[in-house]
Amino acid sequence: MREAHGPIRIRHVTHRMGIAVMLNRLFSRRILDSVRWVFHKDYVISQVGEGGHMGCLEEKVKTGGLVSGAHTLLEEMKLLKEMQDHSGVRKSINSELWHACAGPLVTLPQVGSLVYYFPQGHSEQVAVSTNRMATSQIPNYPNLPSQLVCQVHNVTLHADKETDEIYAQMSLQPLNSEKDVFPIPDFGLKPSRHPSEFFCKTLTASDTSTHGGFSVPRRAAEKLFPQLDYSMQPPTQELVVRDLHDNTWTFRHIYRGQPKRHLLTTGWSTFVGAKRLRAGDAVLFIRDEKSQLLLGVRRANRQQTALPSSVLSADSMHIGVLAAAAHAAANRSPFTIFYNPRACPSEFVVPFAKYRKSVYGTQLSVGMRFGMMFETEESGKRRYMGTIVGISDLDPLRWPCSKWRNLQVEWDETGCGEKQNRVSPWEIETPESLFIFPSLTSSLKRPLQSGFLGAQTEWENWVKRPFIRIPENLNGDLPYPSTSNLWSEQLIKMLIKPQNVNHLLTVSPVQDSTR
Amino acid sequence: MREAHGPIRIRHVTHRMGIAVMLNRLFSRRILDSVRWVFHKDYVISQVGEGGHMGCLEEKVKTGGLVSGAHTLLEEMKLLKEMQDHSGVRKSINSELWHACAGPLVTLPQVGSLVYYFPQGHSEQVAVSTNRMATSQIPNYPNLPSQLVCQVHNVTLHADKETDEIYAQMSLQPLNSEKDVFPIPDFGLKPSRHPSEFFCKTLTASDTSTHGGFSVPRRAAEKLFPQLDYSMQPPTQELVVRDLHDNTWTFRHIYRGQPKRHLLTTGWSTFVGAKRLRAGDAVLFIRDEKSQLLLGVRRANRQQTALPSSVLSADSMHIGVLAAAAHAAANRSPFTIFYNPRACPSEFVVPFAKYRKSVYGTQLSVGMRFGMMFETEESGKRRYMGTIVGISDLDPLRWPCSKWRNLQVEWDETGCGEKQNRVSPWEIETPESLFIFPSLTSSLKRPLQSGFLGAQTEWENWVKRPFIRIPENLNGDLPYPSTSNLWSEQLIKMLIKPQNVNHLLTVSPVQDSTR
DNA sequence: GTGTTGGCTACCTGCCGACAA
DNA sequence: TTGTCGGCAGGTAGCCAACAC
Repeated sequence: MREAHGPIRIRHVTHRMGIAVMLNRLFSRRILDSVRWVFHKDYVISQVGEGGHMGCLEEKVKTGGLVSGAHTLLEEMKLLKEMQDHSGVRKSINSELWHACAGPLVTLPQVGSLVYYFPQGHSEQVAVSTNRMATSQIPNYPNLPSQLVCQVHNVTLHADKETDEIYAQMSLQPLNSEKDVFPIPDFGLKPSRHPSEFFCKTLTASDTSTHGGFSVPRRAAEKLFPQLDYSMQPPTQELVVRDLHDNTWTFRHIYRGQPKRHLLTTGWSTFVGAKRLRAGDAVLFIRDEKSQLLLGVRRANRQQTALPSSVLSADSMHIGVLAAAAHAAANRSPFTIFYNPRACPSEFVVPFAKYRKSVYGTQLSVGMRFGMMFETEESGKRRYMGTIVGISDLDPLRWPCSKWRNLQVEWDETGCGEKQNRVSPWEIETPESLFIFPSLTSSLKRPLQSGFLGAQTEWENWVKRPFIRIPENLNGDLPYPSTSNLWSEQLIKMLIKPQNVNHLLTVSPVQDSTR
Repeated sequence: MREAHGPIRIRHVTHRMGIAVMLNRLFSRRILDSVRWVFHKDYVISQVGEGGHMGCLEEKVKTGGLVSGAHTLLEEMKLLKEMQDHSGVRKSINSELWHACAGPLVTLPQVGSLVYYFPQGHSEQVAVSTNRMATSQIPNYPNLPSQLVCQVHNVTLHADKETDEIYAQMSLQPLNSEKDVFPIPDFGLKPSRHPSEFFCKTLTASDTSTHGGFSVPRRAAEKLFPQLDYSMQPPTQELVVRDLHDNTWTFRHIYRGQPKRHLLTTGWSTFVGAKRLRAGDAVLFIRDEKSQLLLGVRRANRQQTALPSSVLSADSMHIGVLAAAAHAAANRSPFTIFYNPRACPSEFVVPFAKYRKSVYGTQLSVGMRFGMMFETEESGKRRYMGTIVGISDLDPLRWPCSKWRNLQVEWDETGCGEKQNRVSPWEIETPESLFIFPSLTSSLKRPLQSGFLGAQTEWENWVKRPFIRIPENLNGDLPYPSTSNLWSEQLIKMLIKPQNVNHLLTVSPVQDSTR
């Protein structure tokens, strides 16, 4: 694996392959030793024909070349990023709009931060998308652990051109020890932020029929749309709105009828037709920092019938996911994944601190009460309560001792049949976690600027912090009214069964048993 | 790998997983020794919940169980097939319609026959579909040869629900030697047959506009549609036609205008809208054995812009393809692939005899003239002529000594810029192959009924056959007029450059150097 | 023989307030 | 506050033959 050290000169890079290849080499070799790799600056971007020259770069890298102009790795990476941006292949998607579509519970990891990656969860996403579970045709990867500590090298936001379905692409770099952590500059991707100026409406039959327009909820119109000139008869304006792909849509916004109401008329049906919206689908509007209106689409679950790709069999997809991770883990080279928040049953890239806290910071046991957040109909959050009824491996043969969905649970409310009866430790809130780590979400949003060591210190601070804080503002960013005002005493009462109070009070600083 | 032998009792099989799992186990273990596996007949089909019991079958198989009722493997496989058919998950697609959509040059291998599988070609299909070549992030699979002899275990025809794009799913079983060949009963899938009652028309602007209907070419209407009652004023009838998904469409067929012509009016625009057809796309009609009308769609190339899947990164897809094949090859277990004839640059599952003949039966050299079939605009065949200008590895690093596209060629006609400048030996016709193997297509259609040994014998017969036949009827099944009447002398003159005549006449029986 | 166009309905799209939940 | 409906224009879908090429 180790190759001759020395400066590298890269001349021929395909426009498309270039960045991935170079990053790949950068990271896979950087880790092995701390040599500073030097690249030649004046990349020659050229398109090679026919795919027949796949080995060229490889060859050049192996043979090495001259150096003129020394740059640090960081500078080189910035250059690469510029290449990427100027290539114009894809415009970046508005982050707030993406998050609005993703829903209030979805946060993406920061570039440079550490995460746990769960192949099992990734495989589940494939299973949902292809409608086929992993079968026994899929080989075991004995060297692939059930979780992989990775550093996040890249996160890009995407939306399907056809359906507007949102997803994220991430490049993950498996790590073996803290020495592997590399300070990655923030290339400008902002932390996950959920927009505050936001509304979401599930479309009615009238909204989607050809008979009329769109009935705008009064609050939404008053909060988001530019103020109408009510001296007009009737008050009217033209709204120009952009979607995820930066297409513009113009709607006539009018305030009329008896009683008066806000409507979108001209232009609306074109939009509905183009996006193929049906009653039950939802549209959402947000206002960005420049006060421009953006809109997104969330399709009803029924439409996510997950057309099986005609490209790859479901088996090959499962294998692809596992083999890619296994190869990356063995070589400590980065690999690329897609994360589909709305299709995926639960996130399989978990922030480092969130995982550690849940696994080492809490004593979970059968009978314990917990709470867990779910998204409501209209894109709000709601907490459901339940009890842990078992702790066991989800798949003891393939993934023994995995924490992935190792908690069997029962929900308090009936009619939670559609909810998972297995959850992962980091998904739930327990009395302990609430006391010790009052404000999980806001902590996690802080970027891990100084890398692994910093994180470790921070983590230990949290764990060993001797005092107990009462949680505040766990409602998150959404301005929506929710049940979260019953936080503090009332919630904690719900969480604590009498027999557990004792246990709660005797909670002791937890030892980190991994090292 | 080897596990305890003995009868197996299977009780819990998910409706979906069951067949794949069982076939997997059947084949992966059958090869290792010739024990006859016995299954219990009264399968209990039950749906397991949540995917949490993936290991159940595995466990049961390992521990073994009681036996009541002994069946041969063949009988069990028939039973499995019945289960599959009665499951009603998907109706089988009409084979002739599928082949009509696939085009005249596409043939699928017979179930039970032997083929060469080329991972390189499969990877190319992925590259085309995802618009991304394989990058260096993709590991090498040193144990995966560039071609794999496989037995075909299953072939099913499919069509994308959204686009009607056709593709085939095949299950391939890698073989090590002829002893591995297993007589597989023909479960009723007919050999590839291209329909004779067929027409195909590229849609004009008028055909797809909202202004009118569809103008039916006279010959097509007279050959395919039920005869009109020309005593009516005007002659009219209602056509009921089925598409690939077995949806029915009704069109009003009328013969009117001045001059008189055949038109489809009422119902046509609904069809165009539903399939989202545009000028340049093609529709095709066939009449099946019951004289029922069927219709299919072929989209213009421009529309095959291959939307990148939001499920899996292109890298993971490439890895998935290679890892699946590598794993199957190592374990001699079956694996599943999708073959997209119209997206794919060339077929990567090549009939055994076709490959052997081209590689061992012909002396290819630089400067040699050859012919190669291409599909014409209107779904006919046409031969293009060219010259071999080089023989070299397409990808010497990853796939050294592969025959895949190892011929560099130049085409006689200018304006063949879009044609590949590399082809594989089995794709071309050379003077030798024409003399020795006059009627390639019809030979290949004969199923390899007696397996490997039979094939081998047949193959040797062909190779050693001492006489020369003049090729006849290479036009194929299509009733279309084509250039193929210039077969025999004229073609052979085209193929032979003067300096090659000598070579041609001295062609000697070729030794099979592989064993 | 067939692609496009102008002419001519008939229907459907889409804006409006009424009405009711 | 907002979902659906009847009423009513006006635009377009869609059938026809005329007219190229």
